[in-house]
Amino acid sequence: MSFLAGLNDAQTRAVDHHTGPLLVVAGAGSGKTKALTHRIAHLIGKYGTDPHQILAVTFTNKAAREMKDRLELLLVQLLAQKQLGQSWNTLNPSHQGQLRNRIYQEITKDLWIGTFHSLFARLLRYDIDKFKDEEGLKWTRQFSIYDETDSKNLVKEIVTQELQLDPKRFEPKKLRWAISNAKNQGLLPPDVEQASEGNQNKLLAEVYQRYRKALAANNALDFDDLLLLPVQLLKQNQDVRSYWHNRFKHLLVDEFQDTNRTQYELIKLLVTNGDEPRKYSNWEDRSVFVVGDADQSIYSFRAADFTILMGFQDDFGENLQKKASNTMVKLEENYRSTSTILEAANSLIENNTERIDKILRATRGSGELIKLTRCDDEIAEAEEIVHRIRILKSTSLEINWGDIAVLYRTNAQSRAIEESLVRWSIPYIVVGGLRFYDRREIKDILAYLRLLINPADSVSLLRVINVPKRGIGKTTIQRLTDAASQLAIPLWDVISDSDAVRSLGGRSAKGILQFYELIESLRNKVETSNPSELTQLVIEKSGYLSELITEGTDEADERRRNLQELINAALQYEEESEASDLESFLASAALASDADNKQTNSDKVTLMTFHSSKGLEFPVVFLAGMEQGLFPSYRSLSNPASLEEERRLCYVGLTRAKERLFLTHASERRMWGGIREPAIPSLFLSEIPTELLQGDIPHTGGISIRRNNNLERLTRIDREEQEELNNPTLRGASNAIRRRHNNRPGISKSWSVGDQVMHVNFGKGEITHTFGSGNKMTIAVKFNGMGPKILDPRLAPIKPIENENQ
DNA sequence: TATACGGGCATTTTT
DNA sequence: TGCCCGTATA
Repeated sequence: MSFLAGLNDAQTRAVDHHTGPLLVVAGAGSGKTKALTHRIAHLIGKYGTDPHQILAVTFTNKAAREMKDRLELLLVQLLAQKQLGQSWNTLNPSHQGQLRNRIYQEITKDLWIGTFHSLFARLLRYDIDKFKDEEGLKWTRQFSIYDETDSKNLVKEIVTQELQLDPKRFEPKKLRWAISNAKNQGLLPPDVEQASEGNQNKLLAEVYQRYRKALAANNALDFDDLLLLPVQLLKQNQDVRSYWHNRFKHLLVDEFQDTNRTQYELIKLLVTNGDEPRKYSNWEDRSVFVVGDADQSIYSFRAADFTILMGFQDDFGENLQKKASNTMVKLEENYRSTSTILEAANSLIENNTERIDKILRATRGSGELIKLTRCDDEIAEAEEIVHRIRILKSTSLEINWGDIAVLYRTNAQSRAIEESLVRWSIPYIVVGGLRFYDRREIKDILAYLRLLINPADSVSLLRVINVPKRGIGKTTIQRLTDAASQLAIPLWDVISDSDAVRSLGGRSAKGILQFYELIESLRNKVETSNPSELTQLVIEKSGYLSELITEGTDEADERRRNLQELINAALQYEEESEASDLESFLASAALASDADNKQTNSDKVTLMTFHSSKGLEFPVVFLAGMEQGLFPSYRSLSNPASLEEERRLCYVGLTRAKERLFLTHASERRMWGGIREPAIPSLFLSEIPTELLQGDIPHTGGISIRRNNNLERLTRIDREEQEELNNPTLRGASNAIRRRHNNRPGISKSWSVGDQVMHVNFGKGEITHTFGSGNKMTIAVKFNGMGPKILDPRLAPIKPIENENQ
């Protein structure tokens, strides 16, 4: 038995690649996970690589878990064959369990498989105390990991308290985003300041600097630091760098197209020990194996950069004796989808200019046509989807609820669909949205736990000091924090000074002393108890549980159930992982995503965003909300690069489907505040060849952003009408006739980009984009003091304002 | 110190 | 529309 059996030529070349760099360009559904798992098994089984020397990076925790599972299965099959001369399936279950446990103990336990964030958090737990920032900032192994909310609050505090600025003018959220962006590109505060002369950057650098200091004071890191600090550490400390370089001989990176600069820096540091990659030549016992598909790069908003993938061969190629073609393998055979679905995806993605040429070749039959439906509004759309689901379920016995996925651009779209599913009693789960670990009660308990191991963590301390209520109010807290900042010591040190606390007097002093004793007594148990026991202790001793019991409402009961679930999560963590200390459990909680919790075997319809669907596949897929301004999103319309990213996102959506694909769009959608926005079909729909579609083919033939040119518009309409008349079965000629009437000069005014308009409610505004043409035309208008609005010029209460200059 | 109320604002996408 | 945050009031 060999791990190369059952692979195609390209897959074999990838898996059998031993040392040196290799880029695997792997199209959707081309078996890249197979290539990755087989490669690891092959390295261990054939080349005798020590599992301890392998580092594999996946995009989600769930993918990591699955990879480990599949790998175990492969290895256990080999073991059964070698040792017992028997195939795995024929062994009895207890025997199977035994072998599996052996594989776990001897091999998979030692593998480092995980996301960039979890792997490098792990690395930091070993070596962070060897790091000292240029500013002298330091952290310890007990560091806390702050989530997005914690980070944002910290930035807010800096803006309002330290710098005394108006948070409306200097939005913490935007500043936090800018800092994150800088970190993901490997920039430090001085780099940001130098980036340009403007005051904007000066302020950003100032906030960034203070933020970093504040994190260090709390002995805390944000998500981005989990990547940036290791880069700094590996650059700074040669011993540390050499250690990890020698330790990890074989690196594998999945979803390489969504790697950012900082992550790439980490890979390079580990692989070449700090040498220039092009000049690096000690490849005899090591490899770097990256797998990705530039067409599926969908995370540039968090600084992912697919040009890293496109430049990989160039970066690593020069000094190799082998030809550059030996540093790339393309997997283009698709085993997932019908040829109809693939053709649609291929046609769509060809509209992008920045790509590595690659086409997915079908290995399956053509299957059914893609069904396209226009609906009146988002409620009708939801009903349509659920209606289709019910028909499918009742006519095809082989389809289970779990085979069906509904994908959409924004989380908010799930609501209407959920309501319809509930109405028809169809089981479903929503992936994404509110994470389990983001629930209030969970965050509270986790904050207690963080405080136990990291006393410097004032953010966590402040979160729980009066939860449940201990009579410690705002004024008292202000006094304590003032004292801490004046003395430049952690808040905890102020609280532990009982004399100082007593001087505060009365009620609040009592509360603080009580809190102090609670934390101290729990802290004494950290060494001797495991995470689940500690979680339970915190829930009980803090008074959190009794408060919920007293409350007795449905909501309180729900919270109690969630807390129970948290204890279960800790138990599960202890079972599954090698290191079961509290620090690691908290790290895994901080880095878990909602998608990680999704159970693959539950028989429920899955609802999620296009982004969350990456890497998954379903026999039946619905893509909802295929409308201009929603998907592609409004913000991408003015920027060609973002539009291409939206198109890639659409490509990802289409290629999730194995058998059947349904696309829906609404003619009107209630966005927020109950305002109904007219909606026109997505540009992407027009990029799918009509012969692959069935149903309400859009009239617009090709909506694109352009300056509104009358001549072009007219010729366009003529062509559309012609098509329409040639194809009466699909949508009847009456539309065309009606349109001709509506399109009389005088009724349909011409609107162009740059025109000034007056709106009854919003006031004066300027047209920034026009979409579509004729009576299907929509315009985007930017009004003073508010975001852009998409309006139907025939319905909206607007008047043109004559331009004085003309 | 805790709560109730109302104004203002929000929707991309996530480790 | 519903959620979050700040302010008024017991």
